[in-house]
Amino acid sequence: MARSMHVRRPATLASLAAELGVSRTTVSNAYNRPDQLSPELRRRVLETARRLGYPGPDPVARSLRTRKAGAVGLLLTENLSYAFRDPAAIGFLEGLALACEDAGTGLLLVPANPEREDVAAVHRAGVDGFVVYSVPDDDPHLAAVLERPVPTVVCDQPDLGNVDRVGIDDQAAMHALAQHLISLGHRRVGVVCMRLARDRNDDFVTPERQQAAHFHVQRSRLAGLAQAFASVGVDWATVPVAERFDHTMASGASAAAQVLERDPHITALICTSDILALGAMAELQRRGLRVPADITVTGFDGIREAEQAGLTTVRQPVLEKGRAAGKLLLDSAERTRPRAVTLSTELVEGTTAAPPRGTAEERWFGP
Amino acid sequence: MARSMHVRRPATLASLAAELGVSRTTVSNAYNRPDQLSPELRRRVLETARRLGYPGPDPVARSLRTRKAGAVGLLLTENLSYAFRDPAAIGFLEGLALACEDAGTGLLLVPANPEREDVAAVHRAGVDGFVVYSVPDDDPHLAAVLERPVPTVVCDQPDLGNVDRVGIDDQAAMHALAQHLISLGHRRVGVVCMRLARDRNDDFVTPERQQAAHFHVQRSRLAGLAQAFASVGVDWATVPVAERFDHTMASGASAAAQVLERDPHITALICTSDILALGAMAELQRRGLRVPADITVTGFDGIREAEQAGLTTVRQPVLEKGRAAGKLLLDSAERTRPRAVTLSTELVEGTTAAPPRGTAEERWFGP
DNA sequence: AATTGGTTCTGAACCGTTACGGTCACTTCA
DNA sequence: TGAAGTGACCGTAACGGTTCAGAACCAATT
Repeated sequence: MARSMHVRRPATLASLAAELGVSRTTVSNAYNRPDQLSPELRRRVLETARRLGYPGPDPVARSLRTRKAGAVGLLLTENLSYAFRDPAAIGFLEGLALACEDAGTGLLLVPANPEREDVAAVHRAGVDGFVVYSVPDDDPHLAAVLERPVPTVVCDQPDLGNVDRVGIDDQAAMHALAQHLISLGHRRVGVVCMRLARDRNDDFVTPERQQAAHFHVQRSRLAGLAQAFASVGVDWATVPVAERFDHTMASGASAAAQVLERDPHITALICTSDILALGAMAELQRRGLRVPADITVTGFDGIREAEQAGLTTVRQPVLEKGRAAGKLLLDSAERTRPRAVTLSTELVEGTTAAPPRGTAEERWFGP
Repeated sequence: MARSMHVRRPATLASLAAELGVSRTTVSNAYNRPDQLSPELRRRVLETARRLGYPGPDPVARSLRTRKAGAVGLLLTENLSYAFRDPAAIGFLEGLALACEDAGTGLLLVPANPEREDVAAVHRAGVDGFVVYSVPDDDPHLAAVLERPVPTVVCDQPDLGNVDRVGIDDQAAMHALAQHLISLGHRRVGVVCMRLARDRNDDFVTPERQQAAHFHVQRSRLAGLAQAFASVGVDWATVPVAERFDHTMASGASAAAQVLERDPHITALICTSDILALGAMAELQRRGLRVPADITVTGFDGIREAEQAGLTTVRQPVLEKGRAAGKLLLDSAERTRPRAVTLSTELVEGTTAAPPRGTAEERWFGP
């Protein structure tokens, strides 16, 4: 009588079966294998479900039994919200989302606060696999992911041995950009780069720190630069390289200022991302320096904003990167691991790079 | 002996307990309640776990038992990937992500293909709650979400009765914008709006379709316009309103063209989103029309690109909207449901709205 | 009449964990 | 010396499903 007055525990598959006088199997089949029971009974099951307010099989219980979560996890270096501020990250996300929806899979953004070492979120994530996007190679979250017994694809990471990987050849791409500048005549340059490790160092970077950088992407790009310029006789140790923890235009601006203060005579400012480059350009403009007449500026990524600004940069297929990562993860079939996808990049000759002052005339009268 | 030669089923909490000769409870406590067992035993447990390759408690099993998934689901109208293309949606996502990371909660993007009526993804999502962002009020995915026995917050939706809600007063905001145009002297206007229902109708919209629109946001904005203009004697039924299914600049351009073809004498083109407005402006420019000298254009949302273009529009706090939705969902404590948050908007007087041709002179010599 | 095949439904095992309410040995205190 | 308290650990019962090997039944075939 009064039993339904109280909290009334939510209906379950079992209670539904009891109500109907059938087995749990049958109710389960009503939802998952309609061909396994008579249409008539199925109708009764569904109707009774509606009457009892049974919302259908519990997804978590189902996942436990089937060992499928129907979702992949995404681990980012940054705060979750950062991903929606960086155009390159957004592009990656779009590509990954594309792959996910193709497969009908959910995409779980795992809240991994880089400040705290709290790895619990990685442990709590009910997913069938992970995509790890550009985290430092000593990140505890990455370690936690690799301990999980699920397939993983890393993106913009060094070769981890037996993990699938997606990325570009950052070193070669940056080397090509450097060659371009070198052929324009630049020898005295400054560099602005993103964070190289988990600790904040908004300052110049020693060559040691460059080589020991925990962010594979940044390390490779700097290595590409160093190699190219060293090969034309530039002593890389004397090149000012300013690091910034936060990836913002403001960082690019302040880093540019710092580099110029150290060496006002550089003819080119090489930035390891477009965002930093755009910030640097703003600072240069503020100082009354014309780009590229007075100084050359380059970026990396090929985001839309850079294109609009005519930035000379390296375009990388961020969307394709996300999609490739998703596909790799979801095509888990007959995998000959580890697999690696290296996407190609393209040097974009914008309007922010030109021969250094004075060189133009030389070329006028050249051979 | 040879037992470990074979597939070796992955270690579980139980097998670990057996190996150690302790109860499962104790192993569980080693992970979840370190104070419940001696440090010495805990050390042994963890060490044995490492030795056996036990990755820690299975998240899905844990979720089943604790009735907590540690994630919230996000349901969007569009393909998942679309969310990363629309600046307003990105802002919303950023805000939502912010709220999630504050709470240490994951964010699951649910793949709800609007084309197909496949609601399975909603059923499969292991989440503690849902945020529903701007879907048509008759969307089966929305219905599926509401059937799930988890808290839900809808965003940019009509009042659903007993569901938490976040939004703005679209009608009032658009009414204010209309008043602004009216005060400038505009009486003959055209409208470009986003999709009004789940079916594609890239054409003009009848007043009936406007009123029956399934997208609350669009319906409200059109209602605000209709009300404002009707109050100054404009027969709304004669106003050309062009609808576009896809929310792109290209849509805005083609819709603008369609409206102008219908009535070349309109003095203002009102768009229900900035994206559409930017597309419309591109089309107007292509036709050699100057904005605002020859024609006034307005948008809605207040995205960054609109600001750069000097668009006259209504700015709404998209990030705050996302954050509010997340907070509402996650502060499930002592809730006096249903709760509703209505955020405020701001009329942005850009440089794309001016008095209609000829009116300027009148004002020069005005009273 | 026995065999075969097909459909419909069932029983029991299993997925891996945590919540709950203990037990038990060992202090501590009066 | 007995009562009460404390720390460490355990047993059982869920949590809500899916799955697989049959059972029961009936019609058709041999």
